[in-house]
Amino acid sequence: MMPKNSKKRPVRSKAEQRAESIEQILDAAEYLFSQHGLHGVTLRDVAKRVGIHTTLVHYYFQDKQNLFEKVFARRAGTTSGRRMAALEAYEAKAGNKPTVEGALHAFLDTDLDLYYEGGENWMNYAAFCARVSNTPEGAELMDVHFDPVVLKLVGILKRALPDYTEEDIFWGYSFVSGALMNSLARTGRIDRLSGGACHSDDFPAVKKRIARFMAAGFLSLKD
Amino acid sequence: MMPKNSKKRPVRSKAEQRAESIEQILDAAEYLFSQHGLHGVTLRDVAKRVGIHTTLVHYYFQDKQNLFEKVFARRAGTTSGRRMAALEAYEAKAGNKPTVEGALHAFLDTDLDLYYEGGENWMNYAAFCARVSNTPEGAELMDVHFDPVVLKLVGILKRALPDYTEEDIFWGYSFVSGALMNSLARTGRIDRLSGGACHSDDFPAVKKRIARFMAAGFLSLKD
DNA sequence: ATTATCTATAGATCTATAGATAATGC
DNA sequence: ATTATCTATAGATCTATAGATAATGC
Repeated sequence: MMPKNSKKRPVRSKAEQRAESIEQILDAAEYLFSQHGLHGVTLRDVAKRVGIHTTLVHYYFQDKQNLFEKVFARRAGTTSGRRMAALEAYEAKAGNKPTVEGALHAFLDTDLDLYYEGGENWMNYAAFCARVSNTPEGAELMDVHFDPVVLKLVGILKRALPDYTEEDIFWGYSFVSGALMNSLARTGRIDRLSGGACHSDDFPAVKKRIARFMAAGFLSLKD
Repeated sequence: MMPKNSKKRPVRSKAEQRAESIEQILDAAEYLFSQHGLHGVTLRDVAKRVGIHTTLVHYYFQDKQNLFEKVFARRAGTTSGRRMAALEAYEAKAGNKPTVEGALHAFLDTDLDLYYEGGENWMNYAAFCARVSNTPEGAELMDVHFDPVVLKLVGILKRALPDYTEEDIFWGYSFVSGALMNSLARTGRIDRLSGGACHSDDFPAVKKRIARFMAAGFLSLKD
């Protein structure tokens, strides 16, 4: 008779262990970076949150900057891809009569749904992106990961507003992006300011308003 | 005959020296914090930028957190006061028929003018506030310094939109604030995205569009 | 045999303070 | 006599690496 547990499949394969550790580190870093920024987080903080030793973070991610970029990159493809698909679907549906509001619904609502339905980790990623977006280095990461989908949106907006200048289109997008990022950041300021009438993490409330609001804004820029 | 320079008025009085050092430190810290955030700046960086010794920063500001808050506070009264005055002037002028766009022009244009006409230091302060605004601790500093003027704006918006809910008003303000902060941050993203059609530091271009854009957004939220 | 994880530690900062020096002020 | 500024330094981190140990894999 075989001794207990011998020759048994190990609980986790090495590949599984590796994948699990990496995900846990990324989750912890994502949350901490979203709260304190790149420089406000030490690798010890990250390791402590996971319950592992600091050197393991180095083992998997070499250095902090690289960890930061990996946090950004991990979910960027999903949000970018989803929005791209939504914009393409909208384009196909709208034919040669796209509207600003239609394009913004595809772009914004898709994103808000992803974060809200994705649970805590996705909400953290949203806050991470928001925090990063108005920093000089962060803005460059935005370029790398989000330019294609933003330019896709801009392309549709141009066709919806054929007599608009480039400047009007891009400043309008800048306002949209600022409003979105401010919502994703969930700082709690609106909760306090409104005396409890609004809640930072109420993304459905944002979704209900933002596309319509911004579309009306775009239309107002006509001459 | 008196020896050279004796009994002469010193070049700078102690009070002047003190005031000058404090201003220089605040200017340097303001710029550095705007670029790298609270944790991305060391007191040595600040001292080095001014050309003084690190300990002098401690001498005048005790610790980094206090320096950070002093940077925030130094110009907060001016921007808050100016906008408050502009809102009150608008209220007086508009009587019992205030409009959303009128209130937003008073609130936003006044602020943009202050930064743009104030030169480099004021532009740095704008970027500092923007960077700080979507962090949890930063949002609390916003509460302290800007709640009164924001609530003044909100009061006028409510009278301009008497049938709107609190939620619509505050979410609308949240979008306005996000768009403004994104503009103040001047990350350069819009420059690159637009292929040079727009420039981050072109506040006149923002001023030309933002109040009208946001006012139309507010009006679109009706039911 | 390879990979995941931990121990130990070097070297570089960083914050903050104590105490010395050099100016201004009455 | 007071205040502005600098010198020197303690103590606390932080990043990063070398090397040991403990698992899994063929």
